[in-house]
Amino acid sequence: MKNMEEFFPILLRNCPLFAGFDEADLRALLMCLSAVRKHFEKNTFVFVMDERAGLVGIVLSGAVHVVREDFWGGREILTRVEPGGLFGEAFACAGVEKLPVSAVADEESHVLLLDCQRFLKPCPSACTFHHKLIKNLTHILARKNVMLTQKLECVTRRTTREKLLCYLSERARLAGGRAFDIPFDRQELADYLSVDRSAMSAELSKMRTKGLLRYHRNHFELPGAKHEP
Amino acid sequence: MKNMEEFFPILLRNCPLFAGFDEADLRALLMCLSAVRKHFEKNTFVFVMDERAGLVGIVLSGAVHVVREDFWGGREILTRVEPGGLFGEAFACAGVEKLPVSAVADEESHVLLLDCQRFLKPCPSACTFHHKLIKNLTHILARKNVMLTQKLECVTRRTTREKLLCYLSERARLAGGRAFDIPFDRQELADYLSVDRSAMSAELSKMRTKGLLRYHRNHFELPGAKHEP
DNA sequence: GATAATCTGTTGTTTTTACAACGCAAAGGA
DNA sequence: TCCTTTGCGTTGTAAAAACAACAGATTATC
Repeated sequence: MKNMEEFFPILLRNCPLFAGFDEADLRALLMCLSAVRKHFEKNTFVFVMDERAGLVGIVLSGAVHVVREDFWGGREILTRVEPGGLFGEAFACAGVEKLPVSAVADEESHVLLLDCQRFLKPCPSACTFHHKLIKNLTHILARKNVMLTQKLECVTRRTTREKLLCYLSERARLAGGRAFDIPFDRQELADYLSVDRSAMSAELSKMRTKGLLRYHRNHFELPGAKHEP
Repeated sequence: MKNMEEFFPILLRNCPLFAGFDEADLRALLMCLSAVRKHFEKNTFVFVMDERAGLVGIVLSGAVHVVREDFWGGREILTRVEPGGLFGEAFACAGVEKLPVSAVADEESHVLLLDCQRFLKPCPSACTFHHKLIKNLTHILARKNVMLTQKLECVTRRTTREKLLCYLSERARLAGGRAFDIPFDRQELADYLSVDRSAMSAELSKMRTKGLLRYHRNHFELPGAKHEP
C-alpha cells in the first residue's frame, strides 16, 4: 500500500468505514487487509453485473456510478459515489452470487478495493483496528437497513396522503413533539415518497384545509390525536 | 444461562445467527455473551418504542409482534416473529437513540436477549465462535439490505406496469434467462409490489396482449430485447 | 367423483394520480 | 432597483389505480 498517503485525509474525514481512526491506525489496517488501490479510466467497469460479489469499493478520487441494467438493455444510475464514499458493501458482505448492479467510473478515478472476507476473519496479527473496523461496518449496514425500512414503509402506502402522513408522523416522533422541520424541499420530498411534486403540493393543501396538519415551508405541525366519538 | 438446553434445537436449526454452530459452540457462546433469557406474558412489551435500542431479541417459544404506533395512536403489525426468529438486530447494531417500533409478545413467550455491543467488542476469552457470530450477523444485515434495496427499487416505480417489469426483469436476471418461475401467487405479488391484485392481473393481461411477456400461473417468459428502428 | 375452497382473470365505476401549464412570491445577482 | 432564478401552490385534463362484484379454472377435501 505505497503511495496511499495522499488519500489519507479523504479516508479519515469522509469515509464512515474509518470513523474514529487516526493516520497510524489506517496505515496499519491497510497493510493488515492487503487493500488494493486501482486506477480506472472514464467509463470503465469497476464491478460488472452478474459477477460474484466479494469486494468493497471506496472512491479515492474521481467518481463512480452504480448502475443497473435491466433485461432489455436499459441502464439506470442508482447512485453516484464521490471521494470517501463506499459502494458494494452490502453485496460483498452478503456474498451474493450474482451482482445485481454494475459500477462504472464516471471520471478517471482511483478506487480502493477491500476483500470483505478479510474483514471478518480473525485478524492474524490481532490488530485492534480490526475490531473498530468491524464495528463501523456493522454500523453502516445496520443504519442503512433502518433507513431503507423507514422509506419502504412510507413508499408502500397506496395514496399520497398516506405516504405524507407516514413520513410526517415519523418525523414528529423523531422530533419528540408535534412541531418539527423536515430536511427536504418539496421536490425532494416528492422524490423520496416517489410521487408527483405538484400532486403532492395539492394534497398538502387539501390536508391543511381539512385540519390534518399545518405547515409553512419546511416547518410542519401535526394536531394531537382526535378522540372521535 | 442455565435451563437453556431445551431451546438449543430451535436455535441451532432455525436461527440464522447461529448458522454453522454446534451445541458445544452455542453453549460456550451464550456464556461468553452473558445472554439473558426472559419470559413475557401475552401482550406485554419486549421493547418499547422510543427507548434506546441496544438489544437483539431471539424468540425461543411463543411469538412476538413488531409493531409501529403512529402519531395518532394507530397500531400496525410490521412482522410476526416465531421461534428461532430474530428481531431488533438492525436497530441494535445501528444504536438508534429512539426505537421506531415496539415489540409485543403475542403469546406467552420466552425470548433470548443479547447485548449487541458485546458482539462487536474483542472477545475477552478469545473464543473462536465470536468470529463466526460476527460473520453471521453481518451476513444477516447485508442480505436484508440487499432485499430491501431490491424491493424499494420495484416499489418506487410509478405505475403497476413498471413495477411488474422491474420485478420480473430482476427475476429473469437471477434465473439467468428469459424463462423463470416466481415464488409468489398473485395476491402475494400484489402485496410485494403494493398494488391492487385485480388491477395487477388486468395489467398483466394487457402486457401479454401487447407481447411484453408470456405467462402461465407462476411461470413467466420475457421476450428478448426488441430493436426498434 | 362431487363439493367446497382458493386462485385467477374480467369488467365497470369511482377515486386518485400524473402531467402540463401557469401565477405568485421569495431569494439572489447585476 | 430590476431582472432572473427558484420554490411552491393552483388548476384542468388525461391516464391510471383502487375498488367491488363476478365468472371460470384449479386445487383440495370428503
